[in-house]
Amino acid sequence: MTPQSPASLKPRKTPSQSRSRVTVDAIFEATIQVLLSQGMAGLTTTSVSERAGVSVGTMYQYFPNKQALVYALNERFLTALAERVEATCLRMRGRPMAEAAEALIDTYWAVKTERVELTQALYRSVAELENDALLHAFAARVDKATTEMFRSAPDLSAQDATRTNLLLTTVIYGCVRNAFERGLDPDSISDLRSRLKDMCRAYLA
Amino acid sequence: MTPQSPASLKPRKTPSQSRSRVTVDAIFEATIQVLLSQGMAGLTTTSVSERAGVSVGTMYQYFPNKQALVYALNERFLTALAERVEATCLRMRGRPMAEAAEALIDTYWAVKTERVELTQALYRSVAELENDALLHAFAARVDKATTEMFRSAPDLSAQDATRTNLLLTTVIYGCVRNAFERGLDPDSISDLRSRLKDMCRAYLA
DNA sequence: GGATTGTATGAAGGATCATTCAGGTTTTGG
DNA sequence: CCAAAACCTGAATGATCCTTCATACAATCC
Repeated sequence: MTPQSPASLKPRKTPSQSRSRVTVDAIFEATIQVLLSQGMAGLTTTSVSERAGVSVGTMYQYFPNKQALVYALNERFLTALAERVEATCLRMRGRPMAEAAEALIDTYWAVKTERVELTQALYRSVAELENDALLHAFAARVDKATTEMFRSAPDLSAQDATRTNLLLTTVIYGCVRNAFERGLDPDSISDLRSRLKDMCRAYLA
Repeated sequence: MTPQSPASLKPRKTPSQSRSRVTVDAIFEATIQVLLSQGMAGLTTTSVSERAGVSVGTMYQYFPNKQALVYALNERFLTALAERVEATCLRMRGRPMAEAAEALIDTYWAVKTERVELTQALYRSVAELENDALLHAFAARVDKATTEMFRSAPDLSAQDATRTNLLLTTVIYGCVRNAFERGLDPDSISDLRSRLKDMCRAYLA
C-alpha cells in the first residue's frame, strides 16, 4: 500500500539508538518550521540542520538528499490523513449515504483545520517535488476506504457506488482545498461547510 | 483590477519594434515548453533562452529576473481565464440559477480541458512563486462576475446570492481542479461533469 | 576494557545558475 | 544617409547550496 519510494528517495538508515531517534525527530520538526517561515525557497540543508541543532552531515546519515527529506515528511502526513479517513469510513459502514458523506466532510475538514498553514506548505512542497506517485498511491488508498463505505450503504445500488463515490470525494476534497487556499474568514468557512453538506444531501435524495 | 505587480516583478520594458515582440513571444513559448518537458526544476535562464533561440541577456531586457517571467506567464493565462468566465456571466445574466451554474461549469471545464498539462504546470509554478497576491486578485475578479450573475437570477433572494455564490464557485473550481489532477479517464471525467451539474441543480431546487 | 557499531561534525569540493555589462547589430526617424 | 534609439550577445562574475569525507565521540556487547 505504501508507495514504492524511488531508490533515490528511500531513507538511508533507520535510527537504532534513542539518541538518533531524537535527532531525526528534530530534523523533521526543523523542516516544518523552516517550511512555514521561509517557504520552500528557504529550505536549504544548512537552514534545516541549523534549526535542528545538528550538523549538515547528520542529515545525510538518514536522508540521501534534500528531496528525500521532503518526501518523507509528506509521506508522514499523508499516512496520518489516510488513517483518519479510513477510521471514519469504518465507523460509517452500513449507514445511509447522506450520513456517511457528512462524516467524511467533517473528518476531512477537521484534518485541514488543525494545521492550515502546514497543509498549505506541504501542498506546495509536493508540487515542487513533482512526484505524483506519492499522491496517487494515497489517493487510491483513501478511495478504497470511501468506496467501500458507500458500497455498504443501504440506500444505493452497488453499481452506482463507484461513480457516486468519485463525485462526492472530488467535490469534497476540491471544495475543502479551495476553501482553505483562499483566505476565507471563519464565518464563511463554517457556512460553506454546512452548505456543502446540504448540497450532498440534496443530491443523494 | 490587474494586481499591482510587485516592483521586482514588473516587466522591464515593453517591446516597441515588431522584432522584439517576436522575441518576447518566443520567450513565453519557450518557457511553456520547458515547463512542460522539464518541470519547474529545469526552468533555468539558459534553458529558456536556448529554446527561445535568443541569448540570456535578451531575457533580461524584458524581465528583471526569472520570477518575473513566470509571473508574467501566469498573469497571461489567468487573464484569459477571467475573460472567458466574465463573458459567460454576462451572457447568463437574468437566467435562472441552475442554468447559470451549468454554464459556469461548462466554461470552466472547457478552459481546463483545452490544455491540461499546461494548466497543471502553471499550478505548480504558482505554488513555487509563492505569490498569493496574483491569485487573490484574479479570484476576486472572477468572483465579482459570478456574484453579479447569480444576483441577477430571478429565482434567488439577493442576500443569499453571495453565500450561494461562494458555495457554487468553491465546489466547481475545486472539483474541476481535483478532477484533472488525478489522471481520470475521459469517461469518468464526463460522467463527473454531468453529475456535478445534477448536484448543483438538486441543491438549487 | 577493548572492539564493534552507531552517531555526529563541518570544512572543503564542486556544480549549478541567476545576473551583469561592455561591446556589438539592427531599426527608425528625420 | 546618419545619428539616435532599440535591440541583441554571451563570456565572466559571484553567490548559493548540495553533498562528501576524514575525523572523532558515544553506546553497546562480550
